[in-house]
Amino acid sequence: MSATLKDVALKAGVSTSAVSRTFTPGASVSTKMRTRVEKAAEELGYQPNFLARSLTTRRTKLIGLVSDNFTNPFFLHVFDLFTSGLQEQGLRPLLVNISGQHDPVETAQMLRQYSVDGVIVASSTVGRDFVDAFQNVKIPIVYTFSRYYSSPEVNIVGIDNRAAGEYAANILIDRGYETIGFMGGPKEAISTYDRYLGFSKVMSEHPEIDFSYSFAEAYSFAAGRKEMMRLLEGDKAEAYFGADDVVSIGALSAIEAHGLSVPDDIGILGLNDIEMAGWENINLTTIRQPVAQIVASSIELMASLLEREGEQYPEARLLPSRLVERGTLRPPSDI
Amino acid sequence: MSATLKDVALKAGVSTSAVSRTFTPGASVSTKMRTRVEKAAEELGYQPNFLARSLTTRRTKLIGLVSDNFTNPFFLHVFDLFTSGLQEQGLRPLLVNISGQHDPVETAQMLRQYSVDGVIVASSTVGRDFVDAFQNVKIPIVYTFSRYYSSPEVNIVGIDNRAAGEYAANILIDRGYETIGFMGGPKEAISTYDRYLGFSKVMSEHPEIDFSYSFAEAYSFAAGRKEMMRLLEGDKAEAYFGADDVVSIGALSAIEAHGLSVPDDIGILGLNDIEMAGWENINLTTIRQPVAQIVASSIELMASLLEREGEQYPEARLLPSRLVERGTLRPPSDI
DNA sequence: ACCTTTTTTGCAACCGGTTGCAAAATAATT
DNA sequence: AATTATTTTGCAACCGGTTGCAAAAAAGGT
Repeated sequence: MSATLKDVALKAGVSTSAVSRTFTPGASVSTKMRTRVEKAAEELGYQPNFLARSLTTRRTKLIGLVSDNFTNPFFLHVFDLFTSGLQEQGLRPLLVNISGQHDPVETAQMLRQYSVDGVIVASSTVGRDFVDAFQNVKIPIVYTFSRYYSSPEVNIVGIDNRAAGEYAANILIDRGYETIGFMGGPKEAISTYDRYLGFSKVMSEHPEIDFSYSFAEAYSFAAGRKEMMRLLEGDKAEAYFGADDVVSIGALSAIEAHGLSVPDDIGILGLNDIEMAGWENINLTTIRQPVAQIVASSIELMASLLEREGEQYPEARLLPSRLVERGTLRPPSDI
Repeated sequence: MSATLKDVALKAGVSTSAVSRTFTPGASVSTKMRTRVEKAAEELGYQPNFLARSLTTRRTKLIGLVSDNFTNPFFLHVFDLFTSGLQEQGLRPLLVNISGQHDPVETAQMLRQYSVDGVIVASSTVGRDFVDAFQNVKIPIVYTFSRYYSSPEVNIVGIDNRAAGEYAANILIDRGYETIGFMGGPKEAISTYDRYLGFSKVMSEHPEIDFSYSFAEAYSFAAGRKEMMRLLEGDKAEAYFGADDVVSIGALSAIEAHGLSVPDDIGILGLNDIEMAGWENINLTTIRQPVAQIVASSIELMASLLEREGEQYPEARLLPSRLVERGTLRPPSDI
């Protein structure tokens, strides 16, 4: 097998501690010793074993990256940013897929068994039971792309979904739409729920507007399409807040299939601003989540948690979302 | 910190070996001992430390999952299947993102430092230098979604890209197209290159057909659109083999922007059959890669490599791809 | 009840490293 | 040159487990 500490020590004729110190940044070694050890290590192709080291240092640099969202292309981008960002910090993402039915407790135990230094949960739909299970094992956790308003004591990074819901509602009202619908993702999703909360609050302040709401079965194209198909059978609204881009794009397809045109016959407002929303054959007006910022901030927060050994109070970092004007909503009615 | 072997042994009043054995499947322990230990473990909330264990067993159950493709939604599906499939086998994917410029040697060393049991490379564009670097550290490797015809001694699972290129060419010829174009992904991509090889081979056997080819800059919507825009400025062909769905969908958008209709004015054939290809507003005729099979077979192959401790000769598992008829190609010309 | 065979258990060494502590070596001071 | 302060090094214990081996216990045979 590959060379170990002992092999190097033997070859260099020094103690194992010396070798260990050469590979430990900031340890006390003379330059003479260092070059000597390095030479032997070089010749043997020695690389310290990170996991053996972790036994004493109690740092594996492994970060559990757990998600249940492997269908929404938005999350591919999220994974891209997370993995490259973590790698830059010398951290290693252990990807955990909890879609399908997984036991929260088992997942938490698994992460403990692998001694991950921390856990980042990247999902807008992960259930409360997972939050609780993770809370029990004492590992630093950061939740992203989700938001419990009735928050347990956890770290959160993301947009303020409730505020985004309010923002969306005001946008549609400003455009002069008089019948407005909220078309959410799955009812169980926290993100959708919070967006609904904000949206309906504003609507309740505007009794003159005919407000309705419904939920797609999943954060997917097919579900969005299906739900919009259903809506178009009945009294359709003038505009819908799709609450997610993929769902909205599915809805657009349904509208097209009905021979209706956007934004003349019906307006659609998405949320996320995935790459596809900008494709010229889609051109979805949407509210952008600052994904890169959210991810960067999450990693930064995780790094500081690791530093301070969990001494820190949990915090919520909420970032602003903003409208990206494209072609699926009519312009603001000028007063 | 959390309970260790020793704590449990102490509490149960037995040796540490006994405790270790209760948690080692197939070890010799009496039922009396087992229940006694389990009770103590239960009370202390003990879970064996996987990494410490790996020190002696030489198995971490970590699998490096390395990819450089974080923009093509096709790969989100691939990651979904890989992560859940690996988890089912009790294996843990350490996700490594090598997009951006990463040093192959460093990446290989990193994987060795984390003592991964094996590496799965999921990418159609990963360079030969990575293949070589991984080859040097003695870790079982499986390459998926890629294919070197001038193959080094490595394990490969995927479709036969050259055969798929031939298949595509024959499909277009059967439809009676007389000017045909190959529009590949990036020139550097192995997959695109092999597809081109097969495609052009068939074309060279049909001198009556006006054959041309070009390459998009990346496996992305924007690149496909841009390339098709460029092609439409000149003497466009009657049909194109897009060599990737996302690229093809980009091309469709360019065609639409030019006011041309599909399949009447121009035919497009994709490859992959990503979910989006089936969306009713896209409806792309495409050649399907059997993704689920490829992933399952890769995992199975990896599992058997781990079993046999690398005694196995490298093998190539090539799976069949097949046409999915939709709306972007005209029907076969009946003779 | 006694001897033999089989199963269960504990001891102690080991996996590949790190680290507190004291001894040894080097540098600084007088 | 002798004394003191500082840096470097090795010893040995430890991180949390596993495992070969021999002793102890249990089971089987007569």
